[in-house]
Amino acid sequence: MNLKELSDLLGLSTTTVSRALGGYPEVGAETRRRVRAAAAEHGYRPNRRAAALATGRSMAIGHVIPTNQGNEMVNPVFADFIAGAGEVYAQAGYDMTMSVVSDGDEAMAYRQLAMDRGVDGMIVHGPREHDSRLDLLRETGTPFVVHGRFPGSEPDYDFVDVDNARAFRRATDLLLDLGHRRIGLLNGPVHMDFARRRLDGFVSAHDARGLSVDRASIRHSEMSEQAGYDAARRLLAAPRPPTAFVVSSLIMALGGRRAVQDGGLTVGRDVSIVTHDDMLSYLTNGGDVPIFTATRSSVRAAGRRCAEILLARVAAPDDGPMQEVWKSDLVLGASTGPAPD
Amino acid sequence: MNLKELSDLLGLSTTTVSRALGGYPEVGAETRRRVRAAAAEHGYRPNRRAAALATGRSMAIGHVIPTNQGNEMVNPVFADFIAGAGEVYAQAGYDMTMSVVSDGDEAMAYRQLAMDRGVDGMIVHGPREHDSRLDLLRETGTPFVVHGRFPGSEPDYDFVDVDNARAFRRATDLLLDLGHRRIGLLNGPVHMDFARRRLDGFVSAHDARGLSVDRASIRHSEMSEQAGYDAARRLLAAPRPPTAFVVSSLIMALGGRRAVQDGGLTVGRDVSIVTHDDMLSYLTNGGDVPIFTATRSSVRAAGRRCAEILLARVAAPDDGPMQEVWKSDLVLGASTGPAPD
DNA sequence: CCGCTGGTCCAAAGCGCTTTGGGGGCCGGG
DNA sequence: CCCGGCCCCCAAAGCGCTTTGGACCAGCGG
Repeated sequence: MNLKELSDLLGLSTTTVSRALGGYPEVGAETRRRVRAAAAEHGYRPNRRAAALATGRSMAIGHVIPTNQGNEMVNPVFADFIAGAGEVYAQAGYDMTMSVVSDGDEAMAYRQLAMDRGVDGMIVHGPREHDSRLDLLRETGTPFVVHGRFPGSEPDYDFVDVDNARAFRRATDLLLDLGHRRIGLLNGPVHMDFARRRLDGFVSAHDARGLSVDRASIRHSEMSEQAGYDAARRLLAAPRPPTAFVVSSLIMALGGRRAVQDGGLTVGRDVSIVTHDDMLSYLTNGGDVPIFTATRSSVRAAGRRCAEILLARVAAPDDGPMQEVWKSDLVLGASTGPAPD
Repeated sequence: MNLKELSDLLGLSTTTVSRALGGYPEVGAETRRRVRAAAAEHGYRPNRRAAALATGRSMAIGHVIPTNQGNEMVNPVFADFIAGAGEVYAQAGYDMTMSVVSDGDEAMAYRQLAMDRGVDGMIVHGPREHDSRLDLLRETGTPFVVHGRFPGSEPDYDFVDVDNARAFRRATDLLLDLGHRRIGLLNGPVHMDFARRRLDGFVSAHDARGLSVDRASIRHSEMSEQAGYDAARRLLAAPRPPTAFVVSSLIMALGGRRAVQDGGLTVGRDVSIVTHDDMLSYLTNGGDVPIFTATRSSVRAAGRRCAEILLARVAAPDDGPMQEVWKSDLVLGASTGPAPD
């Protein structure tokens, strides 16, 4: 059933039917009623592709996820993010178009989605150093919003980010207050912007107290359980092992905890752990009492907010930049305690 | 730059240019070369939406993910699955269109994607009891492939599934062989087809030895860490607690392990655990020696295969059903040992 | 020399929708 | 009585691409 058929059926022009359905004022009340009824009865729904072609708006938002054998982007965090964003899209009648590409083809994927596939906007995930995507997107003129921030100069684009530096500074401060002096940092890949900012926070907390940080106790890796385990394990094997860890994700922290336990030590007594917690739905940080002391910020909420901003941007391309930096909570859990003597 | 402009530039008709780019034989070699060169130079890429309208094929595959406050579908397993499927789509020039909807609107989302958004096919996730989606999709005539199987009669549709019953029967057999007689089952939601089959495998292993299973030791829940913890905790608090667990996902198993440890017990000695492992990229089951003894099957590979089958189905709608039941491996890890006396 | 067959290329007709630019009634004011 | 306005509605022109149905021009066999 298409517009033409429905119109013929009603003895009306396609113009009128289209307008009646679209809610335009140029159509009589009674006519509109009839049209709506007929559409419902015959299950008519306008063909989106055709509408997209006619209007130039495709009612879809693009996400591209790079993937490369155990890559850190196709990850639980990402899943929760798109769950949040997807809710907003669905409510606004938008689709979500995802392109999964291997790392090298990423730029091409952005170009393709923005150009030929005709999404109306894009979300940029995981900004990092030397990231060509910013220029790329500006070049194509596609509206976009960044989850996170590109490193470097003052951003003039839309973004939603967590105050990573502050979060990790506070986390580190807590451990320092508890008397810990050898603290390991289990961070994400160093080229990722968020990891860099967290590192800065970690370092600045030390600096503020005139303490030096041992570069060897800083590990950058993929944010998997195994990587967390390996990194923690290695640090714990050092002659003067850390008495505490600051960790970049709950999953890594699980690995860290496993390493601690494997060493016959107890988390929260022998070794303290503070982790960042993205509040993933299927991997919560315990029940009433959090397992881990954690800096906390919902990535799903971030997904929602990014989507909202993007849709607003699509509607008003020339408004000033919409930028949000979220403060994360620092919640106390069972994984931290005073430094052992 | 659109087709018309490019054609004018070349002094050719749009027909010829379109065909040259499409690789059709009706165009001279030299002309084709010129066209290709010009297209590359000016960065011309055909507008997908227009092409979709013209051909009737939209070059997109639909996935719908239901979501409902801490739902089990927007989960890490799902992330890995679409990573696998996405690779295949990308290579074949397909897009992935995702619709995130709250549980109630699921049927509508399928209908919409299949009808107006014009995807060429759909993947069905998480088949369950009383699932209306099968009829729905048949009704719309959209090609689809199921990840898993619908409960009930002999399937006549395309699907890729793991032999869940066999996997859990073997897992249970292993524990029984080790002398365990009180085994807890930490399973997914009971209405999910895979959970039902796993339960069957668990029970049949007991039946085959003339052992009865204590229904109280069977827990069905969401497959989160916390749910795993809670369920295991409760079972361990019973007067005659289980000496072993069969668990439906690695994430749940992590919760289970936490519960065991919280009880002052040691995994692999006091309490054995066998879990299903979906081989998620960021949550691997340890390094050389698996942490958990596990039934193992890559969900990412399943995603790839589902996508391949779906694309084949789209190309040949009338071929016989393509159905695969994968045998999962049973790998020995450090989480199992003989039953304590 | 002619009709035929291939090889190239083109004009034009869609695909299904939105939207511009009117076109008839009908009413009220001059 | 006439004309301008207002309401409703319609015809038709795209949106950018694919694809059908030729057209034109060799080249070739008869």
